[in-house]
Amino acid sequence: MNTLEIPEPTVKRLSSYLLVLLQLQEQGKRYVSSNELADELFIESGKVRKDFQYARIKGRPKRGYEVPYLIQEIDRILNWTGPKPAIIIGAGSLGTAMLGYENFNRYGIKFMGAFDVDRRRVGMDIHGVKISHIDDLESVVKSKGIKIAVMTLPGENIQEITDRLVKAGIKGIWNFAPVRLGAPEGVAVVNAQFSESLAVLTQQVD
Amino acid sequence: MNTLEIPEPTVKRLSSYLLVLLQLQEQGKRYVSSNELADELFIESGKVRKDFQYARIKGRPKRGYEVPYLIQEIDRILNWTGPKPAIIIGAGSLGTAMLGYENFNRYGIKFMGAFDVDRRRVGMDIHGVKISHIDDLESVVKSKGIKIAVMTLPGENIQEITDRLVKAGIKGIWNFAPVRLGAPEGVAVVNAQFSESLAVLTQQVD
DNA sequence: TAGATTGTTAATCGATTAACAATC
DNA sequence: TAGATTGTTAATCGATTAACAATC
Repeated sequence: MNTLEIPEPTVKRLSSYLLVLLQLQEQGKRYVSSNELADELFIESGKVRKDFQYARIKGRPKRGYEVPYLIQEIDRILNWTGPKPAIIIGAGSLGTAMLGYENFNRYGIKFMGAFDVDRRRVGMDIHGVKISHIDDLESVVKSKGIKIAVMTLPGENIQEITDRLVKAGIKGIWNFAPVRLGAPEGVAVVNAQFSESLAVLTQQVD
Repeated sequence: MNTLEIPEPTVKRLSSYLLVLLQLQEQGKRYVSSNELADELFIESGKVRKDFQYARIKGRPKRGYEVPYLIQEIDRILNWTGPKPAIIIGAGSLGTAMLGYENFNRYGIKFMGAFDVDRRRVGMDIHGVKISHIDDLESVVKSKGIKIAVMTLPGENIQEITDRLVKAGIKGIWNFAPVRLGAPEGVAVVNAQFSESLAVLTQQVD
């Protein structure tokens, strides 16, 4: 019971608790109960306590959980203590939107570079980030020690680019391209296809 | 065993199979085996067959599954047979990116309207969709019989707008705002916070 | 036929839920 | 103390996996 192995659904909920906690902190709230958190997320309080058990987060009977401590622990578990440098591959409309999405700084990443195959976009500055050509990928990743890449290309060559990223030292890939990616052991891939998420919705409507 | 109840992970994978199948169809492939599909998605072939069992999709021993039939069945299950009218709430950078994301037509929805709180955006035309003020939400939803809404507002008032959407007749909400939403029985909500997805990645890196 | 592939059953695994003992 | 809330154990549920029988 030393290797902290947190279930994926729990990891996702931890991030959701954090968003609520940041609001509570602004309101100056010191303690929060599992019941209050549960209500915000439309889940049961037992699930909150179970999640905190997995995360080894402790509360106090009758008082609840201390807000600043909770925030600190969740940040630590998610590696959100300070934004880590990241790059984005594909500076189309989605990539552009992501470069302008300020919340990412709070979610542990900060874009230090963006790449595109289209030479017309190269040299442009989007929200303070310079667009480079995809050929310069390796040099930037290596020189800046970047570990996280976000894929916002429409498709095509995705697996080839992934292989290059991995070779250059990338350890985590967040993939929005409409193709599921694979990567070798030791490299984390989170596939975030809009199609999957939308399928769950449309399947239930009508 | 009449009420087709398909597990959510299976629904998500069905959409991923479809993306692969559309490519195979372009290549003129007639049949595909569970093994071939599994390899594309980095999963096991047994899982593919189990998914097809849930979906009541039939194949032929030794031949595999017929590609056009598979596409047709998955489209039917996901309600992707023809694009359904949808609206988008929040015409910021993410909303704009989504309005320009052409794949959605293939994923069962088509944006017929967009709304924003910022009056400076009202009247603008983004990728052929006119931006209306959020106050006109009800009239558009009701007059066009729209059932699906996508939330791309940065936060604030989200739950209030949700209640209005539901009252106006919306049956499915795809929520990108950094707040989990709840809705009454009969209204589907799919929460798609970037924070949750990203948390799974960053937790594993470093 | 032999062999490849589907289809299905049963075993396993892991997350959720229920219930209540422990604590302040 | 009484009562509220945490913390934990055990039961349940549901998805995945393994294995193999059925089929062409």
